[in-house]
Amino acid sequence: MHTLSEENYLKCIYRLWQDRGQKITPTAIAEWLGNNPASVVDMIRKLTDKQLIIYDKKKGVELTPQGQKDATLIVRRHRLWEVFLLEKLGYDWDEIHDIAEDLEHIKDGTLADRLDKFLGFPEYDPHGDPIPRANGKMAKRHSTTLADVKHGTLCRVAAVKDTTSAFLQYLQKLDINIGTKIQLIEKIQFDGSLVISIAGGERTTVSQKFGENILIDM
Amino acid sequence: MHTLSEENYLKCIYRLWQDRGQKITPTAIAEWLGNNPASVVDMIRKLTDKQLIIYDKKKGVELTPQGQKDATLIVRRHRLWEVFLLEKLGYDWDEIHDIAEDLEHIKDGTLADRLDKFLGFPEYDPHGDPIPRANGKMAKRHSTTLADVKHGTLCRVAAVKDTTSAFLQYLQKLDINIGTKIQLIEKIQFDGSLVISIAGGERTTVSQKFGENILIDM
DNA sequence: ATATAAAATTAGTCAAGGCTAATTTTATAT
DNA sequence: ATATAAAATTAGCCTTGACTAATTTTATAT
Repeated sequence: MHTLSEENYLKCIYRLWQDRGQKITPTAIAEWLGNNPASVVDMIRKLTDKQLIIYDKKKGVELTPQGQKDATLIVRRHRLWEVFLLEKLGYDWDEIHDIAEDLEHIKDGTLADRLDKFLGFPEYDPHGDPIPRANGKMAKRHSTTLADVKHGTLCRVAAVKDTTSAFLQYLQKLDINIGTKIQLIEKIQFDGSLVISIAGGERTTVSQKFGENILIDM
Repeated sequence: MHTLSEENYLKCIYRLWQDRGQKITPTAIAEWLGNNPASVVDMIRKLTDKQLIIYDKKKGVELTPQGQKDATLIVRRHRLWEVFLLEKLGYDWDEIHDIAEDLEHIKDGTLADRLDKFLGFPEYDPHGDPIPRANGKMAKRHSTTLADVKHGTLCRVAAVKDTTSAFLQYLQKLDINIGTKIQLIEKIQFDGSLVISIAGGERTTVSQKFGENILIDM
């Protein structure tokens, strides 16, 4: 079994792998976790010894099959708890992440599966991220962002990339949720700002950064 | 905020205080937690510094008002999670304690209260222990055991003292749950064994130790 | 090709929270 | 009252997982 720290590193590596698909360096991990690179080097050694990752200076850090399996389970637990907190306990969108961050480390053989069943086997968490199934498989991740589509496109908010409460609260203020329809009216050449219409409403301008954090369906 | 270890010590001290009402010594704490007495002495210093306990060689360890408040909240969380695990996730009686042992340490300002509401404000946990209310008050604890009543008495199982799975599984086998009616037919002088009838059924003999761990109403 | 900057690594430190072994204090029994 | 046993305490050590500072390796730009 893994310690809390080991689990956090595993999850971090998993997320960097999913998000960027690029070479995962000690520095990238350190930045993501807010840790010192020296600490990361230590943990890389530890996770390598446990055969959860492989580290090659050229290729960066990669998860072994076991590492992937373990990381997936942590993500599964995290996302299931998020559903629980939102749907059953009535928390807001921006409050659930941090609590799930703790709950995801509760280890019990059948807990995730029971929770999954209790929640009705949800496919996506409240931020639109797919929940890994008990068998490790999971629905496709949305990859197109609002910043990627061309002007005129009408799309549906499928997920968000950023899960900080600053971002989520901004979304609340704009009245954007998973499922909200957004039409991209215009892209400003100068700085990539986006002029959009939310649920058929008035024009609003948002930043490029904002658009890059909204994942969509069409 | 308290560390995991500090919380476990607090809870332990609280339980010893409730259970025995006697002087709480470092040795007693060490035994309960399965730790070395030397470690206990260290933690007593730490909790004293945090003004959660007062330690006096004559009187033993006592909780300060703040210590009581904090310990009560941990117990509240533990018992609420036990209800959740049993009622919502379908765990068995003997499985919930260990998982709740981890869940109780999840700290979020409103989590316990939301869970409480979600569960319908239960008064007792699945082992019959009263759940501290949000205001710190709690229902009376049952104190009469099956070993205390005189022969012939018909009583109702209100709670159990021991929560080890060995004991709880034995109860399952005997088909005893909270609410089960038990009549004490006879007490054996020699060793305190009890001859009982469970839910009006056949006579069964149980040990004195067994009887001391069954708390009853009449 | 080499100077400079960035990244990675090593070495040594620290706090938390355990431990063992040794010692001191307190209780208990004769 | 004193010997013995039990309990409490101290001292010193260990592991985990962080840190800083110093060093080495790797990339990048001229």
